Parts: sequence; C-alpha cells; structure tokens
Amino acid sequence: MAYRERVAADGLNDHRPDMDIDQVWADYLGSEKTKRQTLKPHDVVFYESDSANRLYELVSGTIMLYKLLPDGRRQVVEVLNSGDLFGLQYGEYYDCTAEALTNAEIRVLNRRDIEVSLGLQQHVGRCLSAKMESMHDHAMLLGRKSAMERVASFIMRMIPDRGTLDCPGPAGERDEKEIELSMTRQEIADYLGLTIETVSRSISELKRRGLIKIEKQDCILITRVCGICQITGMH
Amino acid sequence: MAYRERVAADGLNDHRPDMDIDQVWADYLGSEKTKRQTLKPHDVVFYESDSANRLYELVSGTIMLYKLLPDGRRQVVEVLNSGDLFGLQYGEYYDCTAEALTNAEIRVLNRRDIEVSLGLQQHVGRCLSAKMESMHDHAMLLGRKSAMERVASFIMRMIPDRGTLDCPGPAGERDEKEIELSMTRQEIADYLGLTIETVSRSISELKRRGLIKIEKQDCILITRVCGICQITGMH
DNA sequence: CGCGCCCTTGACCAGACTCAATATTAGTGG
DNA sequence: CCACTAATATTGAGTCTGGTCAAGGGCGCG
Repeated sequence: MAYRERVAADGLNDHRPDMDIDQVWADYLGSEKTKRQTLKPHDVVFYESDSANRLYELVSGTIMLYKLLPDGRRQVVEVLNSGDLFGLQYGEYYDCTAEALTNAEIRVLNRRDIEVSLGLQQHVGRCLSAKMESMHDHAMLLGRKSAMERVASFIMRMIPDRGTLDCPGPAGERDEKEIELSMTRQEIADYLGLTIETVSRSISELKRRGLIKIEKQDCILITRVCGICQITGMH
Repeated sequence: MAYRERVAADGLNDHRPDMDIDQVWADYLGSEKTKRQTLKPHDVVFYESDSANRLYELVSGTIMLYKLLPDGRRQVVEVLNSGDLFGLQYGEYYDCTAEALTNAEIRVLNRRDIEVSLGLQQHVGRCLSAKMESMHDHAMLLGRKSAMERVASFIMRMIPDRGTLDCPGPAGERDEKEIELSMTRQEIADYLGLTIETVSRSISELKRRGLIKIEKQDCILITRVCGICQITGMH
C-alpha cells in the first residue's frame, strides 16, 4: 500500500508531533524548489551505480526498482506506488535501477532541503519505516513461500484493505475485484523470484480453480478474493 | 556492515548538515532519558504483533529479527550489529520478533524524544537508508542466488571491507580470515531461505574445496577469502 | 560416562527450472 | 478493417537443485 494511503488509513496519532507533517510536506512540494518530470513505460529515472544526487517522490503511476547480477539475473526489489519516496541512498551511489512500469509523474527533490527540515525528516522517516515493513514481508515471501503462495500474495497486494489483519471481508454479495497488473509476466517473475513459466503456470492454475479470470493479459478479475487470500500462506 | 562503521568508513560529507549528527546522538544517549538493558542468547526484546511502544539501539552483540508464518515457517529478516536501530515501526505493532543471538546490550529509546529533534531524525534516516540497501541485497540473495552463492555471500558479509566495490584484496601473503558465526545452522538456514541440511552440505562442500576450515562449529577459518568472494554470484 | 543437542551425511522425492514448441496479444501498415 | 509481424504468454517434457526423511556422529555439560 502506498505511504499516503496508509497515513490516511491508520491511527498513529499518538505518535504524531504537534506540527502537521503533511502540511510541511505539502508546503515544500508546493514551493519553487521542486521540479516535476513525466515518464513513459520503461523510462529509467536512474541506473544502479549512478551517483546519487537527487531523490524523488512518485506522484502518479508505478515504478519498479531492480538490481542486476553480472550474469544478467534480475531481482525487482520494490514496486512503488504514488506517495512513495525513492532514490534516497545511504551510500554515494544508487544501489538499484528505477524504471517506470506505466506512465508516471515524479517530483525531483533536493536532499539538502529535506535534511534541514524537521517536518520533512519526519515524513521521510515514516516513509522509510513503512518500506522496511514491506521489505520484511517480501523477504518472507522470497525465502519461505511456494510459487503458488507468492503469486497469491502478489495478487492480494494489489487489493487495498483486503488481506490485512482487520480485513473487512467481502463488501457485498460477490467477492470480486478487478485489478490491473501493469507488469509483464517477466517483471512479475523477477519480483517474486520465479521464472516466467512458473508464474504463468500458477496463474493458469488459479484460473482452473475458478478463483480468477484473465480479462486481457495484464488485467485480472478476481472472482473469489477470500479464496486467493487463503493460499497466501498467511492464514 | 553496522551503521556506525559505515559512517566512519565512507565520505558522505557533502551531505552532512552543519550540525554534527553524531554529537547530537551522543548527547541524547548520554542523557537521563535512555535506559540500558543486557541480554543473554535467545532473550527476546519484543514479539511480532506486540504493541510498538519503544525503539532500541544495539550497543554490543548481535540480534536477529524474524517473522513466522502460521504453519511455523520462519524467515530471519535482519541480522543486526552494534549501532543498528530496531523496533522503529511505521504501524502500531512490531512486524517481527527481536531475539538476541549472543550476549548483547541495548539502549531503550523513546520515540517521542527522537521525533522532535532534527539531529536525531537525521541519524534515524541515515540508519534506515542503510538498512534499505542491505534489504535490497538480501532480496537479490533470496530471490535469485543458488544455495552455494547464498552461503558464500553470507560468509563474505562477516568480513569487514572485503567483497566491496573498493575491496583492497588480500592484506598480506595469506588471504585468511577467522570469523565467528554466532548463529546455529538452523538460524543461518532461516536467514538464507534454505534448510539446515542444505546449509550444512554447502559448508561441507566449501571445506572439500579447501576454501574454509571449520574450527569449532560456529567458528570458521576462511583460507581463501577471494575464493569465497568468487562464488557469491557478484563477480 | 551418558545424555541431549546440534550437525552431518545419505537416499529419495518433488517443486521449480530449462528448453522447446505453440498460442495469443498488441502493434503496424496497407 | 484486416493481414502481417513482433512481442509476450502458455503449455509440455525432461532435468536438476534443493527439500524431506532417516540414520549416525560429534561435542559440551552435568
């Protein structure tokens, strides 16, 4: 889930300082200091080992971060949604490549500007904490889940508010949801630590079991959300 | 590598604000506000889903963070060294369990105190950025590396300053290094996304190839560091 | 010395990978 | 709008890496 949505969703108010972080953030973003940039699918924002001079906020669209091994093996390490920050490095160089999956809009931020404001630093800290939690989840997925569980977890990840601890269950009669993947099978495979064939087979198996329908390749109609949720390994 | 060592090691000075972050941090740690706690192996600092009221700094020793699936599968998501912060959550609850691997000392910090200081927030941001980078590396390991490559990468991780981009190579004549694992085979397996048998077999294979010698179970003498480095998949 | 824990090794098995063929989709130009 | 092409996805057959199950070995500690 994107950072902004989560901020809105859960009640961490007792941790909030008196100042309104989001207002500080909004003020900064509204100032003259930020440039915007629009991206088309497969546009690269920065490459692994480029000098890490700037950081970015994803305004709209989807971006993936990936790393490569010398022999060409690829691991997609993050899939970002709007509100997420990226390109903030500890070291001197970017540790991964940032590539747009869809049309996207980003804001170019200045590390120095952010560093000197308490409100902005708080925002950054929150965003990074949220990312750490999803990296932990992803480590569990990559290290311990079967192919089927990985694909099911991936699908659940695209459905806001479902599969969480306080999942409200099916909204109405039908437990359906349509999602757009905006990733090719190869990209999904590289995100889930699988091969393209295994991803394809898992999706076909879900189709066979009547849990999903493929509308048009990167668009899936989930016919039984709870059914998918059951095979994520987490229930 | 632990955060503090990295701060010392690399030259990110152009990103540093005028104020000396480490001094701010030291002042805070020296104040009345922090309690200390000592841990024995297998002592638990907090459990997954406990209410996340405090955060911690590891002063000395080693701590691991892990997550469990309902059926008992475990994934160790982080192995911490001195200087690392942990227990800083975005959500309301801890997303993993923190358990000491060795005798350890930790400092109990107050989230509110840290949130209101720019200097401390900067320190936290740095620490989290460093962790994100190692999570990215670990995702690559879990998603794309073979068992042998994972074990070799794990061993290299224990040797400071080797295997990095600017690795100085063997220091003298002999390319040796002795390391203490302070983890059982099971814990290593859960960290690397393998089974205990596969870890054991990989280590035996390295022994057979003459790259390492087992001194006493959790103590390994690496006889050819560069040889290990060659099989991490990164060269 | 003996018990318990952890580690190692072997034999076998299964899930995921590889390679290869085919099918489907999306994009292009007539 | 359709035919053609290139890119992407699916499916099948066979292989292999790593998992499972089971037995045995080593070490520390009482």
